[in-house]
Amino acid sequence: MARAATTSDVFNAIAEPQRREILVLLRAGERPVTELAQELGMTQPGASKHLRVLREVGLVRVRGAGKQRLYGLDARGLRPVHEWAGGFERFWNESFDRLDAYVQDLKQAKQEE
Amino acid sequence: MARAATTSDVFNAIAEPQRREILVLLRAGERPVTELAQELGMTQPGASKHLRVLREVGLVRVRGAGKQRLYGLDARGLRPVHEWAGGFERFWNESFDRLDAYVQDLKQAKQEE
DNA sequence: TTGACGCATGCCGATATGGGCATACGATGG
DNA sequence: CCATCGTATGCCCATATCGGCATGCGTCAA
Repeated sequence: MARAATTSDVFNAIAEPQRREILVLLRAGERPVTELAQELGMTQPGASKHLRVLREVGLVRVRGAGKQRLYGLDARGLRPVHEWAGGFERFWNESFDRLDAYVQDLKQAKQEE
Repeated sequence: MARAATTSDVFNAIAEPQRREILVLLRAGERPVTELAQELGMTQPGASKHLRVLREVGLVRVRGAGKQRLYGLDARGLRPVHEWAGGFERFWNESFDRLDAYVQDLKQAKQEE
């Protein structure tokens, strides 16, 4: 078994830096493929492929506008991600009682790995 | 070029469902590898490998406790994820003026793809 | 109809992944 | 010093990824 299909999971979809960039760009409004490709310095087929993935996980929507296809953001799928990460908020705000112990331990003990 | 190395990026590290589960489990406190493996129904080597990845992106810390190695959460690395996703909050709360248009468009136009 | 434009796909190659298995490694106990 | 327990690693396989390139397909203009 190789890595899970990127196409079935939002977490996987946004694991790709370029796809994250696409999403960010789309916050400014819809755009045709070619424009996205240019702005991100990738080839048109490259952009199309990433957009396909984003489309399949529902983070992006397409709208045919004549010869063009305008891609637009649908960020709702990012909410679960935000919430999941948020579930750890108290752990990074905490004084890290135990964590501090780890750190000290690591410092005085011989380096881990 | 294949997919970016999972080991260099938190987004990639948490793209794996099992790794996400490990993080969640660790919220309850430190645990030795074997215990994690059991609780998640995976083999010990499997757990070790996932923990390695999590360690390399700094989401987890190890502490040698005698014969055992206790893994503990260090959620600080999840903050960027939370913030990144949060950057889209207004888009999923918004009434989606333009998005609504897309949706209607999609419905009446022949199915996309 | 034909051509041009915009985009999606197919195919190939190099690479990295995750899982299974066996085994090497480090620390503890006798 | 040796056996044992708890883990980490190495190796192999099947698979999926991303990128590049060429090409197919749909829409619009002449």
